[in-house]
Amino acid sequence: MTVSSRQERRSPVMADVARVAGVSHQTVSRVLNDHPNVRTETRTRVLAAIDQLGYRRNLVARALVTRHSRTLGVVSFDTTLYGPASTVYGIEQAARAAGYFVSIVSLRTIDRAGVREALDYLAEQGVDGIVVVAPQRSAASALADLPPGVPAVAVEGDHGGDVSVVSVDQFEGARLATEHLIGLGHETVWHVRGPLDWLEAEGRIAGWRAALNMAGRPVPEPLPGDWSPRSGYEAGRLLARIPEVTAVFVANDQMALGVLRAFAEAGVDVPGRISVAGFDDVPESEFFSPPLTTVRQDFGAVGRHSIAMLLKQIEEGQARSRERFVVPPEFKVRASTSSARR
Amino acid sequence: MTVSSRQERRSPVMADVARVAGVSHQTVSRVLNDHPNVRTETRTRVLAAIDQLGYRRNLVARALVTRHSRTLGVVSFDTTLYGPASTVYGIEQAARAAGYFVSIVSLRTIDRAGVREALDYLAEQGVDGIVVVAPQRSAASALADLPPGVPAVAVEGDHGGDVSVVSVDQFEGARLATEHLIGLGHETVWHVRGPLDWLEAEGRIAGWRAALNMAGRPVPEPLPGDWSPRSGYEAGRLLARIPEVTAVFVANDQMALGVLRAFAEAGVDVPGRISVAGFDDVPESEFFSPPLTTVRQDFGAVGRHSIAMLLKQIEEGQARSRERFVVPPEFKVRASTSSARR
DNA sequence: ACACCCGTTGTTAACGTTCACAGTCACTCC
DNA sequence: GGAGTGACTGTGAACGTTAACAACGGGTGT
Repeated sequence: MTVSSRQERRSPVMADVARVAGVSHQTVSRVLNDHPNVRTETRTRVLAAIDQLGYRRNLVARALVTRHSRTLGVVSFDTTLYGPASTVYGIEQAARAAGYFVSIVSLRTIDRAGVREALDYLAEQGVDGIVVVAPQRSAASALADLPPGVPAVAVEGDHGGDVSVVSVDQFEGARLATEHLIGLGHETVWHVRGPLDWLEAEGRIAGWRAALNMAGRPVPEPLPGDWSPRSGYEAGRLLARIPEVTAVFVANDQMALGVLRAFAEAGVDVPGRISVAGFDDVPESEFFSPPLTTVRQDFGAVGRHSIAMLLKQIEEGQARSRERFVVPPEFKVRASTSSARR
Repeated sequence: MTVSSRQERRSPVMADVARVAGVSHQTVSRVLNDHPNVRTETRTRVLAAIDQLGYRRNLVARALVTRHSRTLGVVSFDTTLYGPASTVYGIEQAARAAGYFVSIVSLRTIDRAGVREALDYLAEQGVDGIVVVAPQRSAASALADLPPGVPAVAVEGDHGGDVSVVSVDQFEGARLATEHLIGLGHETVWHVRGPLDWLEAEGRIAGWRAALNMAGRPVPEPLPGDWSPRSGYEAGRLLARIPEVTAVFVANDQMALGVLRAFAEAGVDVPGRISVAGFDDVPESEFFSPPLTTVRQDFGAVGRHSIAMLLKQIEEGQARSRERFVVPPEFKVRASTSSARR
């Protein structure tokens, strides 16, 4: 009895297919890669052998020789939030449509060391390109750590670095919401902002402020928030106590929900006494009480454009470009805003 | 002038490091893999060379020879929903903590062909294991397509197949919610269900029904829903018109929001006239109007346990196991439920 | 009839790492 | 003083694929 009884049957490789089909492994390779110059009869024979053996090509070996893994790396933060989750989803869909895998690293904190480690990780894995969903300002320095030579695109984070950026026009969205409220006759518009480290929060503040300035209205001090419904709730409790408040632009829908809750508890009628507008248009906001006027961000478009940009860099072989693509926001009027009382 | 002016400097490989450090490539490998038998002086020399050249190891080449990619595949559906997004996040965190990459495929539809393609995709890529987030019944047949020999774990989908499963106890959660409402003195509890194809929807229906039967209460016909706030809204409009309704258990928080909205519009007081309980405990539900009594699912735990199970399979070399792990739900009482009016 | 080209196929050499094995050297032990 | 031991290091051969080139044969143009 032979000692080497190999019950553990190794999965078939190209050479096995070649043997069965009576051709060389190179011909098998050609069939697999749709090479033009293969006789139809040969091709069918090879395909039959592949089917018979249950052969699956080994993309690792292929990546080693071609130096392309057909995998893209994505670095993101807290993919539980609606915005990042939707963005990553859009990225994954677009990447797969283009025949790429997506390797995801979700960071819970956003320190530079963490980002650096994630990027190293992806670089070692040999990704063909990297998308960094970098909404925070502190991610800017981290972008400097991007491995040189690897194509990269930043999403939602225009830190003026030397990478291409795709983002939704935060400024414009905030301006639209604020002008809408001013247009309804409100003397001024208060603001519950996002965390200051976030570029999106910053852009929304800027757009809100610009709209007020343009209309020559006083600019109240923004109330702090951290995107969470709770922080919105706390801001709402404060706002409910200020008699002259008639309109509030909240930096995202989750906080707007908290504001609405605080107003409901305080007996403040929305939009009767105070109008409220949000940002994001999460699927729920249409069913808030009252349904929320808000700014819609097309995350799918962001994902598609970032992948398109990245693939362009990859295919053209240029390591890094400095393009900008801004996705316009869409304004949705619902029942939470109305004319100022007179 | 030489024609081959190689301005495109190839990234350094082990042999380059070896040359600079004056050792063999194998010694470099040993340093990189923390092999014990390397002289400290040699080690520092190698590390210095690595640093000097900016060398990064090529995990693709390593995977080819070791036959381990240290990558896990995840197949999921609609990662925009809170549940799947949180589960995938939990999986990613746990995997990375264990030193594994995660390659994600998000399907938008759930047909067998799509799942099969995704699994093939991952198998070719050479993942060490696969997690399938398979909440729908139609995913059951797809699980049969799992490439043989590849360790796999199913999440949220106990279809009695031959794979291990990790899930939250849906039955128990629904039972808790229903019993809570019965305990408050409600004659019976109505139910807005999820889509019938989802095992979670099924489990929640079963738990709700069991609690009613146990208490000897009549079992009303469940109202249909598809997880969306809109479907909850429509169910809510119906329920508001039925006078004997005093308590509703809604299969998820998003639909519960729609129900609350419909009740608000119809002037139905919650919980004064009707008590409402949900399922999921999304971050927003604490700030609904009123704050929602609901069942919390620990998605992080689900992710951790699924990865732990998968890694056990991988390390023990057994291709497939048939374990079950059930994460207990947690019941959260808030303001949307109260005693029945008498 | 000859050179030439093109479609088709095979042969050999990478790609960059780890594994198996074989050395070398300094000690120790009897 | 010779064999044995253990720490350290080097050499060659994989892993499974694609790229580069060579070779073959039948047609075409002159």
